[in-house]
Amino acid sequence: MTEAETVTGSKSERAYISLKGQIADGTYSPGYRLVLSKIAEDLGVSVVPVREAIRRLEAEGLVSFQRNVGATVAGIDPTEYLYTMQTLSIIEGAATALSSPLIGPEDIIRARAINAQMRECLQHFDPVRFTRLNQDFHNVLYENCPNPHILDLVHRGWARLASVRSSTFRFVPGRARESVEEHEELLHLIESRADADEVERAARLHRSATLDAYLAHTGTDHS
Amino acid sequence: MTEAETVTGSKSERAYISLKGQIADGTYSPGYRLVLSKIAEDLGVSVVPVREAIRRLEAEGLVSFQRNVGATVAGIDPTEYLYTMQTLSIIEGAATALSSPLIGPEDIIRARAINAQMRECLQHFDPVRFTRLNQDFHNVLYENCPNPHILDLVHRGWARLASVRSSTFRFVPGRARESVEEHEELLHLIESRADADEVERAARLHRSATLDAYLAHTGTDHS
DNA sequence: AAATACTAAATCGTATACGAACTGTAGGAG
DNA sequence: CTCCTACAGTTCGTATACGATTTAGTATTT
Repeated sequence: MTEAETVTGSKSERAYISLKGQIADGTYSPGYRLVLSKIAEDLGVSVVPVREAIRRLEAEGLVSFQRNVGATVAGIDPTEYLYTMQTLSIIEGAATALSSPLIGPEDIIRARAINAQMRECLQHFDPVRFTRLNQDFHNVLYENCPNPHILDLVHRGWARLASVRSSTFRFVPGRARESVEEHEELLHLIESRADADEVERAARLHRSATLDAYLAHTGTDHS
Repeated sequence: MTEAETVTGSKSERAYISLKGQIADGTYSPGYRLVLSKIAEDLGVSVVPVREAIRRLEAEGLVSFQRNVGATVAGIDPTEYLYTMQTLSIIEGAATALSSPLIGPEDIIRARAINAQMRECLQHFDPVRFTRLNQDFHNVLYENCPNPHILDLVHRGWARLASVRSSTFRFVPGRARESVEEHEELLHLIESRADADEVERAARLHRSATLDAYLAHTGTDHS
């Protein structure tokens, strides 16, 4: 140890974090063959910790694994994508509904500020920032969620989509405008202490509509 | 190799299955300290595959892990239990709703048969079989679920509760009777091709009511 | 030319060994 | 009596080595 690198966590932990990040940022895109020995070498560790990391990622659905063959970054075909988004809309709807009674005025203010920035992105046409802000907006609504499992499922769902988001998930201009309006409506509902069921329905529909718009835009057939 | 044991899967796979089973059937109850070397010896393998198995179980939330300390079967305190059941009611509601359009007459017949058996269990007071049948009943409703992620989440949720179910999850006599009636109502809804939202609401309420009854019965305060 | 059998390279799977970190206990100082 | 320190035992963490399996390429046969 030449330097006292205060790196927290074990090597398998770091391998896990690193791989997850590289999958998320597109370094390893879907279908990429994850060769244990190669990754181990890249990370400067041996293969055992890498195997563990991959097992965890497998359990999370981020990589698929085949005995004696190897691991590949889990691809997302259109059907997979549809199912994941559908699941996410359900989970996010629930997360928003559960959080809504706990959302305070200051949270609303933060959310409105984010939404305002999203409006600006529409004018300056900045899809990348728009997508980021959209994520932030919903995070504000979730962060008060009292049920940690729900929150965990939301994050896992997005982690699963992380790799595909950067490459194929583009916002649909027309839909983006609608989306911002729906955000306002959602905030109104929450502010007025609407029924949890109503909030849930609105939040879920908001996500579903985005998905539908995306599908229509890309021409995928949505049965 | 004295005998040609045609065991499918790798040793880590078997360790995973085995551990999961032993957690589910109560051999390892919550809080149990999972010592790698001991488990490895019990299973007749070395520690490396056991570590992998435990990593996977950790990612599924069945065991909790602490660096350089060890793994223990994830305990379920009342709060944890509440959150898990709440999550399950949401997921199961969605699963039922998504499946409902695809449930055919023969499925309905099977479900009715199971429900009839549940009625018998009420008369002969057989809580264990009742609980099993209840699971079967809902499985019939799910098995047509077109979204594999939702189905996966249902199974994971139950796996998480598996250990606690056998020891503390007892049916509440009064509630059990109600539950059977609600099953009939649920089948009616599905048969009459009710709106998916309506089915979802009914299925979710069914689960929530069971949880509430359980909480009231055990005296836990449910805010 | 197509199909099959064989060989070699690549890669995974796991046992073993050793080092690192944590835990609990015994002994001594205050 | 309490607190701190030293030490030993336990258990985890990972590197390495070697066997097992798959894959791909080549040669041979029909």
